[in-house]
Amino acid sequence: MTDHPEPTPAAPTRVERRRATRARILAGARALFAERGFERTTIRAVAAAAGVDPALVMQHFGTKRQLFTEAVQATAPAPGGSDPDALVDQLLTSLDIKLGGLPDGTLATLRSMLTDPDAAEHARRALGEQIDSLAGALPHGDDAELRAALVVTAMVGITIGHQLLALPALHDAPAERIAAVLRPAFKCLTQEAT
Amino acid sequence: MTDHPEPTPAAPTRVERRRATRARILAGARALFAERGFERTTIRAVAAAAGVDPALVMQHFGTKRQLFTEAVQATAPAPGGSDPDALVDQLLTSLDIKLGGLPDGTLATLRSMLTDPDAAEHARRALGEQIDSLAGALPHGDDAELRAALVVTAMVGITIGHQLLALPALHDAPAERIAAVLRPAFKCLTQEAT
DNA sequence: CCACTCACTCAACGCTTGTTGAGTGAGCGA
DNA sequence: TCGCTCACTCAACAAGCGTTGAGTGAGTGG
Repeated sequence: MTDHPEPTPAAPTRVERRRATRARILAGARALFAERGFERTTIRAVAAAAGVDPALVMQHFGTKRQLFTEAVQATAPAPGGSDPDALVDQLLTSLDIKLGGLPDGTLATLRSMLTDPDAAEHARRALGEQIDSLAGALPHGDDAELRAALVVTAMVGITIGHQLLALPALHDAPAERIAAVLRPAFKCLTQEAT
Repeated sequence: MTDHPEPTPAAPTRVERRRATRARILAGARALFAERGFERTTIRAVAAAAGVDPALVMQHFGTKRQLFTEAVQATAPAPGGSDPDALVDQLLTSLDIKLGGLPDGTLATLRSMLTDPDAAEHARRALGEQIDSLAGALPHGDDAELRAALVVTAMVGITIGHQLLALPALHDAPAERIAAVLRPAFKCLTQEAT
């Protein structure tokens, strides 16, 4: 009875193993970058998290910067749609996501954007997209972009306070209650002034 | 004609010189911490900014951490008062300050709070005070503290977007316009729900 | 005027970091 | 089965960091 070459689990080819290792490194890097930021995360720690030699990380990504860049490249889709009211609810839902399990890549960008120039640029681009997309769906007016920017940055601040700083006043409140309190204020912001 | 001992400018005593040097170091440290954050700021850079040997910085402050701690210890006074409407205006005025020349100490805390545990603790404490103070002045209700926290963190996010990330949409807008757009939304947040 | 204080510098330490080049052994193709 | 590929490890490097202990010389106090 000879074993069939590919019936069940056993034989990961060499390329597959390489891909799996690379993915494991990337996942560990994302988690560590999200938790400690760019500077405090060492290549050695990433390698240890993946059960691998530090040199292998370099062989895969060339540079710590490149590793970071690839780790955070998974931008959330910008909110679309045309109805302002639905848009507010959409924003609050995405806030719900933000207050819960924000993906590690986004968390890493958020954490490093104030101290790392590259992360700052990445954040600028991502937030800019969100702002433009929201501004396009707002009632037209000169200050649509300003209003959109204020909504988005306000949400960034709330997320930071809740998720990264863990302010008691925010952390103890259930997400739906936060959304309920925020809804009228956001509606107010998304309507043009008289 | 013998010189009088203390008539005019000429004679800084040894203690005065020491104090002046210490102040110069502290000022340089504040500026660098505000610009680069805790990690990216080196003792050597602080010493160079003060025109001094790195060892002297250690002699004055003992530790990089201690230097940082003393550099950021100048908390802004929390807003007080009892009238909610006046309070909103007060907040917007302080936002005005925030959008303009935020003091280096505050900027340093803001920049490092996401990557440095000590800075995070400092920020938690300072923001907590602001939140409590604002909550006390809000119309009483179960969620006064939540509302206050949302207002304060939203302002933090706006400040970050404007000052540290320099988002074009925010940076190009005059401060008074931002305040005008924000006012109704903040009023909405500071009133209790029906 | 002299001896001492002390603000300040010099040179070096130990450590951690990102990064590199030489090796090694399991697995693939022929 | 042989020989080569290549995923991976080992050991080390150079640079930069915070930090330290021994000096040094201007300036103070008696």
